[in-house]
Amino acid sequence: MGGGNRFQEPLRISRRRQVRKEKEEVEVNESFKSPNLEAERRRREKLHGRLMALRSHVPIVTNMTKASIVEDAITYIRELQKEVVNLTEKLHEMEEVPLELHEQQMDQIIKHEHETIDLKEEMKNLWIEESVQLCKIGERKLWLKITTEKKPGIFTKFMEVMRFMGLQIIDITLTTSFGATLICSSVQILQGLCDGDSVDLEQTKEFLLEAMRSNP
Amino acid sequence: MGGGNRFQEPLRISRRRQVRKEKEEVEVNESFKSPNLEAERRRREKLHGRLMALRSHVPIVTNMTKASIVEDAITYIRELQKEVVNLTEKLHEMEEVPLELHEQQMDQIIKHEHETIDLKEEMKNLWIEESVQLCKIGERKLWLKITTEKKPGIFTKFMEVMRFMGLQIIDITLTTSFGATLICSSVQILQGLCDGDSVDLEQTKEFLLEAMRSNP
DNA sequence: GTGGACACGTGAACC
DNA sequence: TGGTTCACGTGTCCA
Repeated sequence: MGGGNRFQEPLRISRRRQVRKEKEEVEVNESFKSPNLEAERRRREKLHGRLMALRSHVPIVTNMTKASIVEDAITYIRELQKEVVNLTEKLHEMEEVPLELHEQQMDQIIKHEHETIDLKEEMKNLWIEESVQLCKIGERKLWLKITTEKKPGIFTKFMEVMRFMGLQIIDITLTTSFGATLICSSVQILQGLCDGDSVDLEQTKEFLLEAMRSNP
Repeated sequence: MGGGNRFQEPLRISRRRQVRKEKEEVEVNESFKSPNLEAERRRREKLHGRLMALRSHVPIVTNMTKASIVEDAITYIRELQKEVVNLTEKLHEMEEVPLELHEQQMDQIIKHEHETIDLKEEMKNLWIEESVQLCKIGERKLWLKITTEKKPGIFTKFMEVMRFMGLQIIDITLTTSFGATLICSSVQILQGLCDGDSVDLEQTKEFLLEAMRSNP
């Protein structure tokens, strides 16, 4: 009993399968059958099937052994988990950090901060308050942001002020939405506006505020 | 023989483990030992360990059965694969599709296309050719894009043309890089520029081209 | 011929 | 209690 195929002649079916057979002989020889013989057989086949299915889901399989299949599955799961974590991090960085990153970069770049900026805090009442913010982001470079009411000709007025102050636009973004206007821009200082102190920045800010407030 | 522990007295160690033991008795009784008995035992323990390790890597385990462990691992792997695909798609959408998406949206929005736009093809010589493109994206709305040499005052000139043509800026983006300037903007038609035909669009385009080409 | 891997049938433990 | 799962020792294949 036990020990599987002790009473069968050596038969070699292709690639070692179904070593069973001659069950009747065994029964005849010993006239004994375990009650859970078939159930056990089903159980084995089930586990075998599951293992094959697992193998089919793992891209790289070093060995066909059962242990190897499970091992490779483990390493594959760990790789997948790592990848998911990496991708999630990347996605989070891309979709929510722009503002924070901007802040951080700004914090590193800005040498003389003209006005404290908290973009996150400010987002709450971004479209409500009329404001002009200037930051010196280089020897002869400024970054500015303006939020104001949406009025026709307000952008032209902005350009006039820029021209008058001798500020050349490096890049600019203007967005109008819900009756409000947002302008972000980096500008190059063409003529001696910045002579070391920040008084001229204050002046520029006042000019811009005045221009934004005045009706066309 | 075979069939495992046929000759041991029933012993119940906690939670079904180490049913073995009394090996010496077996040896004495039968005076026979399979040469690969211990090796087989190690193999079993190894597989068992791997399965436990696999189980520890799968968050939800419905059953402690071997088959269940493998099954849950399979479903978990499929979930992870799905998640990786989803995240990768999302990431790709975010980081490279903006242009394509823009194109698609434009294709849907644009009713009368004034000039064929192939942003991808154009990216190759984006900063080389001087060009003005206009698209009618609404009853009284235009979308325009200008690439030109970087010259001081060119943006002011652009604004002058906009004002002259009676076009109000809805949103605008200006970028200067490597001696070139890119302007993208949506504008609202204030006065009767567009009277049904697109001749006035052509005229606007010519105005803009002329303004971009002329030296300040 | 040696060791690794497998399927087998079985007794026992757990529900 | 049956039904199910498990570990066991063995025979056999294959590298």
